[in-house]
Parts: sequence; structure tokens; C-alpha cells
Amino acid sequence: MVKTVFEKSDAIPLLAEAFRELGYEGATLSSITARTGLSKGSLYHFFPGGKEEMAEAVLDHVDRWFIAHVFQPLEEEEPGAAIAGMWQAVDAYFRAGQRVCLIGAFALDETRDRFPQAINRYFVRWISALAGALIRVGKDEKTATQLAEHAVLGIQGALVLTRATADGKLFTRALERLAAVLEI
Amino acid sequence: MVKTVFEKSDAIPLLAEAFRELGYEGATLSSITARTGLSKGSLYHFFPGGKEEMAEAVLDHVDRWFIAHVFQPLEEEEPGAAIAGMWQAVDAYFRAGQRVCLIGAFALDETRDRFPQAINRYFVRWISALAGALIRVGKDEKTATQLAEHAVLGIQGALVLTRATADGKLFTRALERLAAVLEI
DNA sequence: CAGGCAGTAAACCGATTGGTACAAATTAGA
DNA sequence: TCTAATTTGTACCAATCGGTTTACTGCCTG
Repeated sequence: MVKTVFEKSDAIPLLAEAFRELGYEGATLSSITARTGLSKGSLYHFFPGGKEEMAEAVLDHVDRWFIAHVFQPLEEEEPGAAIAGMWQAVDAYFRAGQRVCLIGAFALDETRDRFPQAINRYFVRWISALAGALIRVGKDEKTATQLAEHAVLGIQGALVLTRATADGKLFTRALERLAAVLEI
Repeated sequence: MVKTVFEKSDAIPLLAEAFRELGYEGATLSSITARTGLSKGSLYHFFPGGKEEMAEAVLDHVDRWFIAHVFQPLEEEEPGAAIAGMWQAVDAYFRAGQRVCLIGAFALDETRDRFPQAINRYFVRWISALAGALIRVGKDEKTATQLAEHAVLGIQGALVLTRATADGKLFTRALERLAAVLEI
């Protein structure tokens, strides 16, 4: 017998994918139930606050993933290895550009005004974690911040362009170029 | 009693701003009428095809603007001046990052699948026009294409990050950094 | 000055929206 | 195995969705 009973932790990744592909407004309750297989009963059982609470949980889940796999390594581990690991983690996480950044997508429309702190926190921490690693690798503070900003914004832009042009190799190519810029 | 009379060409920029801020799904007919001042009667008089036709007209309008102010100069005018003009036009058009790229925003969610050609065409032409100018300025073809891709994606990413961090100076700063990369 | 037509307002439509209620089913713990 | 708690499907709700229709402006032209 196949397991048909979900718990909250099963629901979040499914919700994440729905919001990622449809956007916050585009993700209607019925499209969410259709693609996750979770009924409204289950959804509102796990997330009494409705769609907004679902999105909050997803945002938090994404944030945690990046903290564990990207931000903390940049902050605590050997900077050279952590930066190399970041490029690898990013390429894997975004599936070579086939997967969009939920938080970046939310930032673009009025969804931003619904979750301003979560969206701001994610990018600010990414940039400062990367800048910190660059400082420890020998850059001066101003250069490091500039380069970190450049890298993070390049990743977001590469995701936009990959979706827009349907060029499957663009993302990985852009990542290599961005990595090269940090080496200078 | 004053009666404000619009024509189609007045409606398009207003619609553009609505779609830009709300996204395609987020822009409901009532939110559109509220912020444009155009009634549904007027809207459906101008765009019998409904919301989709409104978005098509807006997409076309944006494309035309970029052709006239960015793509054609890059393709036809003296490349150095055209590239410098591009940075200026982009900074002005996106209001130093306060304004989002409609086409980039559409590219991120399933709205892309509604207007795939228009979205693809915009970015492909931008990259190839810029690459062409870079070639005429002395770069080899491969480097030129890479740099052009890098610049366009950087602009899109800078818009995402500006919205996300609410850092008003980020966009112009990113533009300067991107311009510097092209100089190498 | 009569008619036509681009533009407007408002009432209206069925479908779908996010959200609720609650009983039935399933689970884990004793 | 009995029970209490968790999880789920379904029917339902008011509000709003995108879209249609109709009646009405005011201006331009014949």
C-alpha cells in the first residue's frame, strides 16, 4: 500500500515547486491541490493561515536550505573551498537554470510587499556572507562587497535569461563567467 | 461634468505600469481599472481579446521602445557611443531600478508560456545587438557574445536585487560595474 | 442638423477565487 | 484491540474573477 498520508514537512517542497512555477498570485488553491495531490483539507490543516502561511513556510524552507548549504559554509569554512562549493550548490539547486529562484520571483511583483523582511534577509545575508569570504581570501572590504553583489545579481539575472531564452546552457556558462570575475 | 476620453495609445503605458507592478496574474481587471482610470468598457473596446490582448499590446510597446532607443542604435550607430547611450537609456528607463522589467518578470513564471516568442525575441535581439557593437569595437565574436550576455543578465539581476533589498543606489552602481566589465 | 461611431459606464453573467466546516478515514500509542 | 489524535475528502460559502451586454454619451462628418 502506497503512503497517502502527508505531514507538513512533505507538503512544503511540493508547495515550493508550485509557487516557483506559478508565482504567488498565479498559484491558485486549485492549481496547488492539483499539482501537489494535497486536498484543501490537508492544506488548511497544516497551514491554517491559508496561502500566505504556505508561502511563508516555503520562504523559510528555502532560506534554511541556503543557510545550511551556502551561507554558513561561506561564513565559517575555508573561504576558497566555500566559494567553489557555492557555485556547485547553486548550479545543482537551480538545476542548471531550469528551476527559478522563488525569492527572486517574489521580489519582482507586489508579492514583495507581502514578505519584505524574508526577501530582504535572504539576499542581504547571501551578499554579506560571500563578501566576508572574499575578504578572508584577501580582497579589501569595498571590492569584496562589490564583487559579492555582482555575483548574486548575476545568478538572478542568469535565471531570468535562461527562462526567457530557453537556452539550457546559459546558466552554467554564466556561473563560470561570474566565478572568473571573482578571481580577478 | 468632465469626461476623460482616452484612446488606445494612452491606455498602453498605463496598462504597462499595472502589469509591471502586479504581474500578469496579479493584475486583475478591477485592479487595472482602479489604477488606470479606464473602465472595463473602454478596456474591452480597445482590446476585445481581453487581458491577453492587453498584455500583448504592452509587450509590443516595450519592444518597440527598446528597438528605437537601444537595439537600433547598437546595430547602426557608432558602437562606442551606442553602448554608452545604452547604459544611459537603461538607467533612465528603469528609473534607477525603481521600475521593473516587464518582460523579465513575465519570463520568470508561467506567463512565459503565454508569450514565449515575444519574451525570447526581446532578449535575443538585445544580446545580439550588443554583441554586434562589441565586435565592431574590436572584440572577437566569442568574447563579444559572452560579454553581451553578461551585461544583459546583469541588468535583469540588478533589477531583482534592487526590488529585493530596497537599496536605491544598487542599480546605478551595478550598471557602472557592468560597463566596466565590457571595457576590459 | 442628422446620423454614425469611438469611447464610456454600469449592470450582469457563469466560473473560480481563497477560505470554512465537519464527518470519515487513518494513524500511532497503550 | 481500543482509543485519542492526526490527516483527509467533500460540500459549501461569500467575494471576486475575466468577460459580455446594453444603453448612453459627445464629437465629427455628410
